[in-house]
Amino acid sequence: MSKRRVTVIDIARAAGVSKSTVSLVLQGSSLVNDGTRAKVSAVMRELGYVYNRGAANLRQSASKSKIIGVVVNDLTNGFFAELAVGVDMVVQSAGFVQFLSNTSENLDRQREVIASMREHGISGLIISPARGTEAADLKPLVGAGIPVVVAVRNVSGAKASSVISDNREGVFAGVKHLASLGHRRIAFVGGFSDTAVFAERLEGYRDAIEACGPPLDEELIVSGPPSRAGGAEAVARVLSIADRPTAAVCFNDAVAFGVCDGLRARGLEPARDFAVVGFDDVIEAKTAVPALTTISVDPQGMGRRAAQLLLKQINAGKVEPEAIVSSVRLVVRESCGRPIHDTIGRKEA
Amino acid sequence: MSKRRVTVIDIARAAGVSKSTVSLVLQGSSLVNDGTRAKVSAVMRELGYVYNRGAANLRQSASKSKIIGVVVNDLTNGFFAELAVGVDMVVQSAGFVQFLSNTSENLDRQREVIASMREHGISGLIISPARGTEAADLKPLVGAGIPVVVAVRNVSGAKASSVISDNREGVFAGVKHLASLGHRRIAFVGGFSDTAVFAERLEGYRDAIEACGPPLDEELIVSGPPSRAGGAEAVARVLSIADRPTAAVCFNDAVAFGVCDGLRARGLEPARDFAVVGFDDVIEAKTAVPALTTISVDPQGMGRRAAQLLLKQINAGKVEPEAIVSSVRLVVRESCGRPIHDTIGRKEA
DNA sequence: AACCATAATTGGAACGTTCCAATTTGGTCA
DNA sequence: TGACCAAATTGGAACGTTCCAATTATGGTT
Repeated sequence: MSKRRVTVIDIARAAGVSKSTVSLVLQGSSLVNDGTRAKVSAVMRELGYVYNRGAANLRQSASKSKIIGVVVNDLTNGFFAELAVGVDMVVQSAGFVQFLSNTSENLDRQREVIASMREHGISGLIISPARGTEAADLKPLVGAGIPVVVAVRNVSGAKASSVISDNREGVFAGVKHLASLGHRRIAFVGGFSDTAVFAERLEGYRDAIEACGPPLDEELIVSGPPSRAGGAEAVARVLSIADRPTAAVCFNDAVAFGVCDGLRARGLEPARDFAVVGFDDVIEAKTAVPALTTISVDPQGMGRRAAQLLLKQINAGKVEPEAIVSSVRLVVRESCGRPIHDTIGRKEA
Repeated sequence: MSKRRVTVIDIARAAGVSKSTVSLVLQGSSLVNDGTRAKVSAVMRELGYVYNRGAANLRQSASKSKIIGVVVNDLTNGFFAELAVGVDMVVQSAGFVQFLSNTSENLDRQREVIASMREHGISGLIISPARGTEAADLKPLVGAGIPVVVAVRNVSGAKASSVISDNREGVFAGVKHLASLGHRRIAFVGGFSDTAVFAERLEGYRDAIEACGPPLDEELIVSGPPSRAGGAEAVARVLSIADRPTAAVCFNDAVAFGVCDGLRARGLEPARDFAVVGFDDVIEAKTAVPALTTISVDPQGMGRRAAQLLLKQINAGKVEPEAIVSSVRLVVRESCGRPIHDTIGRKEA
């Protein structure tokens, strides 16, 4: 077991050069003669040399660690897994490696994870923050000049870049779609009203309702947990509203599925009796029955963009916060059924 | 921007002790006086000290890097995402941090990723190998005495530990369930026949068929891509078999969903006209229509077990390969319908 | 032959920590 | 008092790399 690590000095000795030359080869410097380079490379292969990044980081500026931290609030959720995959794609091909951790929406864990990553000398961080994350949580990083990109959920007041989807525009499009099918009483269902994402989506709802004519009725805004169970529970309240709505735009797909559950539990068939629009376009949206009309946000693309932005900042050496809003797209499937006819009656298309 | 890093020496100077003492505090040594410890800790907080693990690793044995490598063949797949989450849970609470990378079933990428992790000095590796991974791919790690745990898919010949699910037993239970519902012609559908997992599941099929009576008919084994599309395509072949089968055990849930698609495309209703059993129990299995009867394997639990095993080996300092087979459980839902009646006829339960 | 520019190589210090062996401190005992 | 002990502290070498300044080799000009 006396297997000592093979170091740059061993290589130097075996190749008959100095350690400095070996180091230059390692860095692909053009200063070294081609013949020398070849010999050194050969010796490295032969002795099974493995580069010690830790030692290198000690000497170089910390931003060259080639480690990107990625923290995600819920990896179990397909949406965030896709995000991580998108990040990994660009990070890997840039020769970086990804430190990924899951916080499960736990702020304490998130703090620990960030601290740990700092100790390991990450050159940048991409974070989809846990609920309740504050600017102070990111402060140590940005204070140390480490680039940070916040994804999906914004953290107000943070001096960091962000990549979020166009929440306002997405819900706007969903409402307009419902309106074009003839719906006049459209509810907005699910989501915690104290989050930034909720505020943005609600803004889209308000703007669209205003733009489409029907008067805005605050009663039609029914908040609740952004989960399947939350949706099922919320729809009960929706159906008890006087002048009952005929359609709903949901906070996300999970809520939308819950709404469908709740409708069926009350003898109503989604699509036929009540139109439903989701948000996110999770994988199940396509295969559910009825297939869900929803707003597609391409999480993998967001991950890629976030990573590109981060790498740009790392290479630039200076942090110039930038906010990217990722465009979204309405995907029409089956959950809104066919156009409805109002009392005036109109020709079918 | 002249923000020099705060080092252990700065702390020492400010606290009026030597750097050695500070180091001892850092390591929670009992050698240092409580008063001293308190003062040093206070100064560290005050100056905003952050530990430099890179420097520490340089000095200590490599196995103390507190980094665990995790490589996964497809993070997009909920199964593997759950696995990674399970690993992260135990790894995090042991004070380690997780290097996670996605290979997308690409062997070259897998090699790169493993090499990169080695350079970073991981103290252990958990890998769900890409298709076609050979023992040689893991050799450098195990050769260097770095503990490796192979998960989900086995790599034959590798001198590494493994955590795989009980594939044989799972399919065995699925077939027996179908037989108990009265099915006599049961197909085995999907999966590439050159993989170890396929071989194990097929063995369960063979054993169960034998144990249950009906003669084994090789024609009923229909292999193919382990995906939804593969399942849809395979079911066509299944339905064209003379003396048509009435049920199928599928290689995994994706194939099972594909089989359902294919059945419907031919005017057959899954559950009612043809019984389907999956394998994996992915999240959608519960909510699909019909809800899928399948073999549950608890990927998160596997991840946890894999991580525990790895940590044990890291702490032990010696690699004593160990093979864990994770037990599985048949989850009966709706996709097998009700018992069928053979020509003899029998009383309903 | 002396000089210079360029290309290639090199020794040594530095990075921030840990660990070993050595030293200091303060108390106890003969 | 001096010898001894345990507890607490310490200086310096070491880890494997990079970087700087310095050196040597190579060939071309005057």
